[in-house]
Amino acid sequence: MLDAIRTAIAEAVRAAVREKLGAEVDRVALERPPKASLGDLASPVAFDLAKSLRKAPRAIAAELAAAVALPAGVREARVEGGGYLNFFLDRGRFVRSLLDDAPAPPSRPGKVIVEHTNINPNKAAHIGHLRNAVLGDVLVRTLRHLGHTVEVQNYLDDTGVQVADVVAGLIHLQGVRTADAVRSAVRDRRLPGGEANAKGFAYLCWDLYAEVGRTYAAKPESKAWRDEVLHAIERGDDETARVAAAVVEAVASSHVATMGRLGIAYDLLPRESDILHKHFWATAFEMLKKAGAIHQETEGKHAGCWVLPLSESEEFAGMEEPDKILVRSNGTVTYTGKDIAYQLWKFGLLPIDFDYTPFAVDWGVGSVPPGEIPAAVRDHPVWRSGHTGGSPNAPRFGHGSRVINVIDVRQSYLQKVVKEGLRTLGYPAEADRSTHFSYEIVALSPKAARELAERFGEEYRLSPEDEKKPYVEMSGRKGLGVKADDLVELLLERSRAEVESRRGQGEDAAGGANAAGSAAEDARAIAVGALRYFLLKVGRNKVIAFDFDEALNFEGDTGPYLQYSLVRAGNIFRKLRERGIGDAVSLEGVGLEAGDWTDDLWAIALDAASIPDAAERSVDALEPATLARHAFGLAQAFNHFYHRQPILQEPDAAVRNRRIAIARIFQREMGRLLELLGIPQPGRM
RNA sequence: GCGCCCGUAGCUCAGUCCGGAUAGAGCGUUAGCCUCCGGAGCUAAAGGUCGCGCGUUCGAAUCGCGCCGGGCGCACCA
Repeated sequence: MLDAIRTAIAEAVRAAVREKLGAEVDRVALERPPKASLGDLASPVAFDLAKSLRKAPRAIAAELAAAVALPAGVREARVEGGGYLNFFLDRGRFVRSLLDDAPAPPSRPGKVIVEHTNINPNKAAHIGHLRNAVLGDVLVRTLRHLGHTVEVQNYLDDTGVQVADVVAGLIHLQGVRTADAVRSAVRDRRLPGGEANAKGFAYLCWDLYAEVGRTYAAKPESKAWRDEVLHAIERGDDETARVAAAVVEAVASSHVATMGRLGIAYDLLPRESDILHKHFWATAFEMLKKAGAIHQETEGKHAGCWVLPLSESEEFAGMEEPDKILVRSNGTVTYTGKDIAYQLWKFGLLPIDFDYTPFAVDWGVGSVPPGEIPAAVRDHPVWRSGHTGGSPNAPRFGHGSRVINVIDVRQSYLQKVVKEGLRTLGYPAEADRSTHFSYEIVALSPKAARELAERFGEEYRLSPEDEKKPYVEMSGRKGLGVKADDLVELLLERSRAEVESRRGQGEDAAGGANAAGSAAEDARAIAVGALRYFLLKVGRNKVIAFDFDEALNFEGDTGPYLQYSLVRAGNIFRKLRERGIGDAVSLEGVGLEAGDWTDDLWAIALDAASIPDAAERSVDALEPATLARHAFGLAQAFNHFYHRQPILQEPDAAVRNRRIAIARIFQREMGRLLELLGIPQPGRM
């Protein structure tokens, strides 16, 4: 709608420039003027032409304003400022067309594979993992909204050192030596030697992992545990391997539940062990050798290694050591090698595939109450990879036409190597369609760490040198970080308290008997909304120095502010029905002249109409924050309108109906926007 | 050393891709607004060498070059 008008105006301006001035312009930029009184769309085209035509911008703009053929829906073209050519839309006509729901965008060919979350399955998730998952999830929602088919993968590194370390700790520090013993610990929420932790097994592992780190430092000989476990996992045939599998099963479930309570769902959990057992790497290795993409070094410090030369690539020019080792001199494959194989599989370039089995999520394994998982997530089937006996009913996974990997900025170099690996192998098109969605980390300010120590215990106390830094990285190894479920619970405490205090005072004031949803459900919606918006509102390249007060704030530029605006719109329609005025939207005979639509009303219509544009831009730039900011602006416009233009008290039916129309448009479009952001809508606030 | 990111109001950030109108929010501070769709809200005030310098341009927070400060990468770790 808005898009069509923009295109038409640009065309008209181009034509006017050609006919009236005999000049050509390649791109007609149309921006939003700073104030509504200056118009709806502004073109600075006269400035561009001023030099070549040797005329004042204002004079050029005046000529164009007189000459330009106004497209349908545009009321006027006028000169503003120092030479802007500004366009005023036909407000009545525009609003009327907005009331008709726009058709869903056509579905697009191909499949986008988005990989996100990817938490090592050896401990509870922290708030940095939350940023990854929320960014990935909004990208997925937006892509789907725009008509793309999307497959969400959450990769499980079940054979890495992190899992090995926790397994070593279970065996050597806790005496948990069998898979059955692991399952008992999962069920009892306690390890044999220790106290129970109501938050569950992943929380126990969080502490255990830190303890293993301390043990390695204190007793160097204990470091041999890791290699023993790694070898056992690799062979995959003894009890240690089964212990590891049981750990991964339980921790992965708790991660899915933690993300699930935030509305995040997955289609497939590919496991690194299956990449090994299914010989993905061996196959990719042969392909790389056959293509001459890699070679074995015979001398120098890399003697015996298979390396991927990258000195040819522009991206890596100037690097001291532009070769990447994929196979170590002892014959084992590096992480990068496995990642290249995985990436090849995602594009359907490997001649082999996983087996697939449904992943039975144990929703109650962690600290998430079952009722907190939204039905849409709980009902969403999750599959995992396997290497034997797959289900015949499994969907077709992989075979993506585009791949987006949501991974923090510290892995940029590795992601580049993977991409160049595809190119060198002879798949330049796939390399171009491999995208690293990079984002900055969530760190702890010294202040947040101090609060953490006060809230959760002295083991979070920073060292004196860390105290001096602007912020410190969270570290699973040190056990330093804010756990995701802990933060959600703090948010829930706050939102429950708010909801209760509000309901206590004036139960009938706004709620009414038919208000949808329970207080508990509303509190959950508010907590989730606050958390998601907190992680989404800043640009992805910005380090978030975590602050409890900020994260727990519900006022101002926050998720609850957005939710509140929508709840208010809902209240208006409910009251209209209650008072018998009716909430039907009708613009029959209400006056659609420009003057009838005040700037307050108009701002909402324009903002709502630009949501598709914001969605498109947020995907193109891989920047969900633009969508979040757009939502905030729209909510602000609505709250402004709400205070100045009452609906129920308005005696003039025509005026009232115009306001109702705007409120309806806001309700529908803001609802849609919050859906894209994954921010739930409370029934009442 | 090389590469990437960040630097805008006391604090946290938009705006930088694609140069344009008086650089905007939120928090905090100060002063107001509930007989009226619930104040998780609204109105207003104070608060800015857009890190610094040079350049390009009619015009620079935005583009280029050079600095300064901070963070992160550049493993036979993942």
